[in-house]
Amino acid sequence: MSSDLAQRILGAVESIPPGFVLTYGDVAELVGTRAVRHVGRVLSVSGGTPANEGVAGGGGGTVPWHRVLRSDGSLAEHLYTEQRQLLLGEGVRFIGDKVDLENYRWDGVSTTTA
DNA sequence: ATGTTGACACCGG
DNA sequence: TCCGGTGCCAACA
Repeated sequence: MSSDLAQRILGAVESIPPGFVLTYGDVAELVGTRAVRHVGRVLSVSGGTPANEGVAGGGGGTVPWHRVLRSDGSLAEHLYTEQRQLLLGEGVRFIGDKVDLENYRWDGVSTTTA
């Protein structure tokens, strides 16, 4: 594999239950790295390219990168519109131009939809 | 091995 | 409060 880091990041993102979101910093910490920058880099390759077959641990299906946002709750410029629609579909409420991290920030343990 | 880049985070003015 | 610069870590050429 290219790097276990990328695999772990994808796995962590995939572990995010629907209706919840995580910040790049949180994902980085979950995987055990401080390369918060690398998180977005991995997602760009796995989510921005359809060539993620067999990369996202499987199986499955495409990494829910739309559940990953910045510490501010805001999203990237290119994804702002995209993520907003996807998150809204998951039931996540938006506060203006940001996500309500206070209520949708995944704990990283409560896999059971609250 | 070195330099540059990157879907970020944090601190200072 | 808003804007800017700096720092961290990993991957790529």
